[in-house]
Amino acid sequence: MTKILIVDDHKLFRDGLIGLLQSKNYKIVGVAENGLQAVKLAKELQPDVIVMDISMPELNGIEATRKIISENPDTRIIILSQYFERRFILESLKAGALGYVIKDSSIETLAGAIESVLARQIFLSSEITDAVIKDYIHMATGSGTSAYTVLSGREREVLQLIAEGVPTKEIAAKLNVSIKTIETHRKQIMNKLEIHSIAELTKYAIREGLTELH
Amino acid sequence: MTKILIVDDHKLFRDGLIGLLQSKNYKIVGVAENGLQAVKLAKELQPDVIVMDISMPELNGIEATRKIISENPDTRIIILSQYFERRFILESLKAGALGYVIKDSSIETLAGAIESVLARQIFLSSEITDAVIKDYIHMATGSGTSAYTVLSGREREVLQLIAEGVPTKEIAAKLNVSIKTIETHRKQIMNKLEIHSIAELTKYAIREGLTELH
DNA sequence: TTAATTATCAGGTTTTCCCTGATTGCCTGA
DNA sequence: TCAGGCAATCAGGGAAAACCTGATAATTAA
Repeated sequence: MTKILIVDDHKLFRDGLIGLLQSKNYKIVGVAENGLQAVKLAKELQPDVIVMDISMPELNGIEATRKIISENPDTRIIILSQYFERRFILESLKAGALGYVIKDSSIETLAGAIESVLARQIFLSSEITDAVIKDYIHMATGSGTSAYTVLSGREREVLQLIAEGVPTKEIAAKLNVSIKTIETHRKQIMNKLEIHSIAELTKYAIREGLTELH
Repeated sequence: MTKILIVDDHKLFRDGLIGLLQSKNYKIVGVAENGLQAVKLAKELQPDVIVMDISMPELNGIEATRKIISENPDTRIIILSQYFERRFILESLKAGALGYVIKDSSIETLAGAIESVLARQIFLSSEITDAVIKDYIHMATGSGTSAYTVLSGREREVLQLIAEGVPTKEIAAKLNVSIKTIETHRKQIMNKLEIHSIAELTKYAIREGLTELH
């Protein structure tokens, strides 16, 4: 029977998951509530598969994955994530995770992920596959997708001002160019990021560290 | 058998919870993945207890609670929260929720909460009780200028959608009112908060927990 | 040395914003 | 009970901004 270690910082989620996985005939050999515990238990229990949340106190899922894989290269790790965060997907895979499943999935999807990784196959939630493919195409220089690789310097500058709530005409004045130029930059930024609202653009900028959440 | 409605935007969490609650002999009569659905299903299914996540797209758990209680005063609502989000506790109770349980609880705690609210007793996770007391004292001295004191319910609802990047006309369509109404709300929100850009409004909404940084 | 990208801009259309109102209904304090 | 305030809804119309379709140097990458 496949031995599984569950890592998540919310007990209610952990316990729910235990029930779901047991109903699929998996054996839960242990649970951890943060990355440090996960590293320790992975060594002690030698599970076949680790199902790990990404955001946790102490040590997050990605760093924990990195450590566990370096110590136990044979362990298969599936990252569970709340978000469709492209950046995290790449980082998870680079850290050595074989699966990346969003929390809004069915237990069947998760079971499918477990079977895949047991066969040493990478498994990604279908919802995020196209985002990954797009990134893959864009990855000519192989350094991932952040504001610093897809956007030009000028575009980042403009994005930051947009995300700070500066109106277009003031951005133009500040940068000594015409409003039309800023409009074009904004459009170009939106096209590149596939984001089409100021609100989402602002959130992106915060995540990328281009602006602060005051 | 006690009829329960589950509201959470993550399928894996919903399904895990269903298993746990069924094992405690509760009957799950429905599930919703956002606040709007919850309001609709609460009316249709008339559950005894609603177990509701706090942060969701479309309509968050607190606003949903407010609506549901105003339409079905007999429904008992338990708010599930990821963290010790203090400012949400009071708002949840004011909105009419009887229970407030953090996600890092055991199923026994949740079952205890359900039994409490069925008896019309307020239930709070023990972990947060002291935080509540502190807030209570703080509130008594009267200071707080949060989204929940200056903005009306409708305004918060509109603000959340704005901060999620939904364009004005779509907000109008979603809420079944005219564009002009949403424009007036937006203006009113901006006046009250003295914020005059979508970007800053988005940051405000994130800080106040009306939307997430996805 | 081509081809692609960057940074800049214009004209014209469409859409949204914004200002000034206005109505209805509810609640509250005098 | 009744005036006044607030909440929620909406309209007209001008100003402003966004959006679409181009375009052109200048730089950079292939």
